[in-house]
Amino acid sequence: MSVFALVDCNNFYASCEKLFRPDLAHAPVVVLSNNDGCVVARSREVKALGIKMGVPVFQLKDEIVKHGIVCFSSNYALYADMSSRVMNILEEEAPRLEVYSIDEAFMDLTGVDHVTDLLTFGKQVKAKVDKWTGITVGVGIAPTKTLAKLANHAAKKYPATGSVVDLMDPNRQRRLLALVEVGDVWGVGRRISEKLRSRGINTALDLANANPKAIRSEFSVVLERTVQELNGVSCLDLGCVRPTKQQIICSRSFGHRITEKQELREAIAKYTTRAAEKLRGEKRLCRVVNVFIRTSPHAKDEPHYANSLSVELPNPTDDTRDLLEVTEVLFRRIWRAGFRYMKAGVMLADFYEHGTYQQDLFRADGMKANSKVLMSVVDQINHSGLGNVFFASQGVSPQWSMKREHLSPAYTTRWEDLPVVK
DNA sequence: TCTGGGGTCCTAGGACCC
DNA sequence: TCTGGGGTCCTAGGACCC
Repeated sequence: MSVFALVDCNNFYASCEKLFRPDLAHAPVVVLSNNDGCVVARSREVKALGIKMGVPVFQLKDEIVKHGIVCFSSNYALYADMSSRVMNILEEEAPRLEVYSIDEAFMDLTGVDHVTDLLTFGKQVKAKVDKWTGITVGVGIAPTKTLAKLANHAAKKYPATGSVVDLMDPNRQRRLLALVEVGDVWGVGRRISEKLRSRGINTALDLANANPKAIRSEFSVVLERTVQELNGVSCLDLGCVRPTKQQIICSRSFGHRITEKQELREAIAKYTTRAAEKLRGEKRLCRVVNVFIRTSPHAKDEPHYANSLSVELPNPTDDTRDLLEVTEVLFRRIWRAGFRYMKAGVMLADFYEHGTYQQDLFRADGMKANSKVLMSVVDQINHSGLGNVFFASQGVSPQWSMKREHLSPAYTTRWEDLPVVK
């Protein structure tokens, strides 16, 4: 029988910020989304205050003052670095690991129970991550990924578990399932849980007891798999090797509304450049390029406009210059004056490996001269931390860039920001 | 005034083919 | 009255995840 463990970092972003601010060890801390828009992470103290995930920060003004909540802008360089430290430890502990998101991973523990008791093993992993990184994790162990998620959920919810739950025993599984609302099951979102409830399926146990075939015809093959997994039948295997991306999206909401064509144009150029970097990081070429722009869907009293346009290139490319030419044309075609734009983005899709695509018959080789060399030099300089090389169309000091008023230092990734112990 | 960003998978339906 | 059958490919959109 397979054995999966789900290891998940507690309040990850908030915990990362606290690590370097011992003075805030017991303070309520939130981390905000881009543009300091809404709450994306909450420390234990903030959760206890009943503040919900995703709340716009302007609605919390009073509570921030009242409870002395400390706000941080998101510092992805810090979180990504801490994440890789945690994942490296987990990788040493298990033969196979799937890094599922920045703060959680599935481990394959099949066979481990011949050597150690699973609960003991889970506690060892937790202790090691805690000692080496200062990040606390919860561990859920079960015969399927969906049950491992649920075990992890229980590990967090019930302090008596010591944050590690072994859910291999079927009787224990049933007892827990009866206590969990159906909407808390992995793969059951708001829409589906509403529909399930209208059919009298309220708990995870109700869902586990449903007829899989009926679920498939009324809902989907995805939910049918969930039913199987809740019954201990593993349908979802570990995705150890990161699948190559199918698409790359770069989009941001702006620090303030944009009305000038030139400003929006610069933003598009900037996103194009970032998307092209990601594409080269994947070692892929892309053939389809899409640009979109939109006004705020929340604004009640002003005209709305949203549009997007795609194009298929004659030859796949990863050259920033090619992509900039294309997104510029697409942008000009969807731009309309007289709106207050909130967001824009660039999407790349239809990827190819180098040398495996059909060349356009009428353009012997679309490649620009020295493309490969120039792009790799640009990427190297920009990754070195020494400075930035960029394309003129991005503008020199953009007004539209993100609002990040509460950004913490790059403690772990920039020499000048290294914390000093006095 | 102020509401994130980046992904995946699946399905239905239309276009098109013989 | 009555208007084929079976397939492929593509796209848009819905639902989910963190």
